[in-house]
Amino acid sequence: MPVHNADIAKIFAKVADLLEIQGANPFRVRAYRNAARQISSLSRSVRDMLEQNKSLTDLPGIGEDLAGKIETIVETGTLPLLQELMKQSAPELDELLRIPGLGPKRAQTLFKELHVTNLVELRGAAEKRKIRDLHGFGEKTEKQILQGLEQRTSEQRTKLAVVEEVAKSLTEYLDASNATKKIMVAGSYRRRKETVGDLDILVTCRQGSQEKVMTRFVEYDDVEQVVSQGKTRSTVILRSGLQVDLRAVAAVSYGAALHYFTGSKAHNIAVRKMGQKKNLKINEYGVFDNRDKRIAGKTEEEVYEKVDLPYIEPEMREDRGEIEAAKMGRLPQLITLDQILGDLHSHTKETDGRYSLEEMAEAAQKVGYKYLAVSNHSKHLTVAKGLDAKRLAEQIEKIDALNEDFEDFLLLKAIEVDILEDGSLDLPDSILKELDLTVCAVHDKHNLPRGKQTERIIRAMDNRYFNILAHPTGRLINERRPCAVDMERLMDAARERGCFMELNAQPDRLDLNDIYCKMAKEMGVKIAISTDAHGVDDLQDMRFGVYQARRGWLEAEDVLNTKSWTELRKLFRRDN
DNA sequence: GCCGTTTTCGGCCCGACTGTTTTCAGTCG
Repeated sequence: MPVHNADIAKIFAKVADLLEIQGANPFRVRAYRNAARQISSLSRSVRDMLEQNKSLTDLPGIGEDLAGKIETIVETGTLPLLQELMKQSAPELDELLRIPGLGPKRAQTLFKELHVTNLVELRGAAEKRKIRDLHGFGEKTEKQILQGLEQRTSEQRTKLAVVEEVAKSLTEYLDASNATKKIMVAGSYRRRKETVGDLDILVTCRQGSQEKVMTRFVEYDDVEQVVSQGKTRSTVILRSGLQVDLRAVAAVSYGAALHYFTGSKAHNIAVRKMGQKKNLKINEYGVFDNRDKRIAGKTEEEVYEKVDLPYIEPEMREDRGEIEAAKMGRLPQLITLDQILGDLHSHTKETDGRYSLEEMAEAAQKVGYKYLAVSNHSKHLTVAKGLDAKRLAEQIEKIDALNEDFEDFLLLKAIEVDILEDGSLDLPDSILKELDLTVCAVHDKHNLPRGKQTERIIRAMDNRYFNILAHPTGRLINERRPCAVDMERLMDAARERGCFMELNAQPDRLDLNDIYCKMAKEMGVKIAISTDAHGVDDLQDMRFGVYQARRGWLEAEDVLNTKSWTELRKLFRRDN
């Protein structure tokens, strides 16, 4: 069983939790946590790096010791230190930290005083009212723990598209009071992460109305529970279970606060450290010199300027090399929605779409596109009434006829063709060659072992009519895990053969993810950002794809559908 | 445990809110 970056990160994160509970040096704990984060956001596999004799200590936050531990994990799949820690305390003790209100200190107390070693025992202790008598605990804390245990089952991060609607209603509600001046949603929402843990809203208020805004906030219709309410910060939980934090700051601090609350935490720490070196203190109120005088804070640009950095787009603020890139003046010009010229994956009601060819074409023109690829399913996908060669030929004819009448717009003749288990495509070359492009997809046997799944797709790429690999991992966020595939091998194979990867923009998919997008860019594989629209409204999902692409550092030149059809056509021909 | 253009030792980001205290520890972001 090969060890992946995620496995290593998981082990380090657990080591950090258990060490922290045991009261270890907090900086040692931080080192493990840092390493876990670094490794999970790496766009290459550590295992491959070791195989190629690349030095792991070049990675930020990885020194001699951790590099050695990583090697151990890659070789044995486990880490003696973790086994030891699990023996010393309890294997599942770290679970306690997931309960709101419980941190390392209290977990330690619960373990020592009540011999609580997991969540089941925690519930038992709370129900028997044993916790309230512990030093530092009380009745309220005990109740909070029970509540936390209840909510735990439904704990999941919320998809960006869902949060977008919540954010819109809530900010409109706050805005309607006229007590606020600026309202901005910060946090991972602003960084456009595919899922959001909680919503961070930042406001500046009119003179003297700060408390009024806080009160209005906690009285919002959708609020189920008020977790805390203060003059500058309040936290509520909505009926959906989503937590929302509201922070109020003065206008002079707005930029600093926006930077601070947009995060990511790791990015902020990196920026603050740069400030420290210049004898500056950076917090949510501004940038302060050594006499504690505020020298910046109104805008984010000011904050960056004080540490000699250019403005860094929120989507990049993950401490994944953006600070280094900024220092060297090498920040990418991230792709924007208005650079998208068309959509390379869509369906009509001929298979499982909801609208006709004509309606989809009209909708695409309304968006301002120059082209729309109609890529209905192929016959193997019977549930979707997939096309056989004959029906596809008819669709081709119909598209040719429609194209006669368009001005400055084209329907592209395409197919979302199934990649069969043996790696062949679901339709014969004789019909595929009549198309402008193919979008090729795995729709069954998601559970093949990694090697076989990878081989299957690479074999499909060997077909000269293979253009774009649709939703490459097949994951559905919060619902279906990604297929086991060796993405680096797929990317290599794609580049060698002149194939491309899709970034499926459906908010449930966003497949490729941000890290794989960055990997594609680094490996020289171009990406199609496609909505996979099954209806006219779905064309609007393009923005989610662009967000994800920006998180993966993609620029216009990395993305197929920023190019004209004349350019694209050459890229899709693999004849020579 | 990591890191280094004042350091190979001695630093390591910072503030708000709650509940349990009796001046503050713990948690959270």
